[in-house]
Amino acid sequence: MNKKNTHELYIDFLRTEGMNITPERLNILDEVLKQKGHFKIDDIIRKMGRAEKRISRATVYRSIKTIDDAGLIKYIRSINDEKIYEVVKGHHDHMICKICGNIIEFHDRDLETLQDAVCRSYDFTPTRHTMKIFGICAKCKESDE
Amino acid sequence: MNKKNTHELYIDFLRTEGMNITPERLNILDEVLKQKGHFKIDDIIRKMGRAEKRISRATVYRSIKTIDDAGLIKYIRSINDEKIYEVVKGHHDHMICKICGNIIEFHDRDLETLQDAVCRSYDFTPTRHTMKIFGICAKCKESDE
DNA sequence: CCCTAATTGAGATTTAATCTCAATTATCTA
DNA sequence: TAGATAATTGAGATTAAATCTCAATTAGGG
Repeated sequence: MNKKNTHELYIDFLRTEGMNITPERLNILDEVLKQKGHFKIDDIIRKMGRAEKRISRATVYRSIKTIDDAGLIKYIRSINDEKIYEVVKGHHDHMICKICGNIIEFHDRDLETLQDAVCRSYDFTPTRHTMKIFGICAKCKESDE
Repeated sequence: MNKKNTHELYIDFLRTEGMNITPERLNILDEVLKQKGHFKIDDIIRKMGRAEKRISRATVYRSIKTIDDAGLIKYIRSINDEKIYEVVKGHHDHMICKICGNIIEFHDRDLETLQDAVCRSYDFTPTRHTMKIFGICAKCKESDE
């Protein structure tokens, strides 16, 4: 299963960076990987605060940062000062409905290819990107009249 | 000149929303429009705090929000909890160098066309979008060896 | 098993952003 | 144009996410 693999990636990252492998870090990663879709750091803080061996807020923030640095999660956007993250699975972009707030994930290979071409024309070497299209989703559009 | 027009857009927006036209709002808009490129709210707060008729922090935040709602500026990203905005002129996207932090503005018509097509396939009506490509710029790449 | 450096927890601190509310001001109406 | 009324402002208090502090604990190398 995918979790095993992500675990190893994380442990490799920690080793490479000369950081220790601690139960706190691994437990926080486990909790993060349990999140379906988008999550807030506070979700994790509350869960870890209740766990058998409770983990402090500061440690959660610190670990989330290393998980982010390792490229295993990514920041999506803030909704009134609450940062929304998601577990990185396959790469995809977002359409965000400004009426219902729903987030539609999509991926289009042609778009990616074209982006790379544009980057080349600027002599810019891309490593990752985010694209957010704001608008009105099909559901909200039909319930509008 | 463009400023006149933006002024009118803003005043129309305020009227439409049933808000009053106040000297504070107009002065803050003027200051915002003076910003070349990207700016932080704190830049505006400091300027207005020193102006002849000083304007409070709360009012700056409140006005910036209306200017944003009017679509005259847009939020780019946060750099350690400082939100970066920019005056909306022509639409463009960003390449952000993760070494020097430099932001390259670009625009590609084919990319926009393709985005619209993807939206249609999801029955999503786009109103605006942001695209940020992270990577390494030409300058940093050459000074890397 | 010991040593040293890294990490953790708990609470204090920081700071952008928001809120409160009395005083002021813009806009509408007659 | 004055007077009524609702919106707005200023100053400082408040909120809350994120970071920091530092003594106590723990991981990892030898």
